Amino acid sequence: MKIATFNINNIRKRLPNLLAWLAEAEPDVVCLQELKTTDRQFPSSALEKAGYSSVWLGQSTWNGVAILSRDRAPVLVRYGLPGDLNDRQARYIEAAVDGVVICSLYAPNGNPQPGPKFDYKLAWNERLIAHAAELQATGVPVVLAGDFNIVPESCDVYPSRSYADNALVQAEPRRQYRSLLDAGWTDALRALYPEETLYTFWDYRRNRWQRNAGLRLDHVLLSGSMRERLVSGGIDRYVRGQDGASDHAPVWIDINRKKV
DNA sequence: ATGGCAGGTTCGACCTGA
Repeated sequence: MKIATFNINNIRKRLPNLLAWLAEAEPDVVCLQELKTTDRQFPSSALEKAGYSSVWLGQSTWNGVAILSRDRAPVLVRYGLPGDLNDRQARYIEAAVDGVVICSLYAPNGNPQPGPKFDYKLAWNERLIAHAAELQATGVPVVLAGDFNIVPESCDVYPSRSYADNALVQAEPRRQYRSLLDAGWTDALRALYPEETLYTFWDYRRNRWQRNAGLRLDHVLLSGSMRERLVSGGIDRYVRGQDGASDHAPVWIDINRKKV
């Protein structure tokens, strides 16, 4: 069962790129972020034609998350991250596919820091940590996938000082990410490639793709019962180099259908 | 220290993203 996450950065603008990658990569499940489209404008019929059923949570202009599933429809579990009824930003959706709970998340960027946006980032991450603990406690297999907007360690950003003041690399969000790992979640790509340089995002500006000046922001976390089912994984870097590409590349894992 | 790219909306000078 191949599960992928892809910050698409506007699904309508990049629909041809998305469809080409789906045809090439043939993932079974896809978590999408930054749809940047309203619910009404989500291209569900084009995705159906490509063989994927979807659940989505859209928002005008910003944010937006979705879960796609091939052959079988994803069963919606929840819209939105619990813990703040006043939070209207479309950053979280949860669905069940083939006995696995799939969470597609788009965590706040948090820039500039310090400031209200950084405060929102930290508060949102705390809600994620609390909800992840509840999911973990059920014992159900869970995959938390998406754009966490956190560079976990200094090896996950190209050598540079340009990001030193950036919200993505600050100690507090890094502690929050590490607390998820300490609570039993497995960073799938880092587990598969402990020593490799892994980037999933390259800014459009300053030739950062051409220079491979990247960051690792998109992560796939596995609950305890999923860890032993992990077979392989990777980053489809080539997608970032194509015409009209998102500034993120897809990240994917392959897991055994049944418990080993 | 700044701005660089890409796209959005308030249709054109702003904003966000990371």
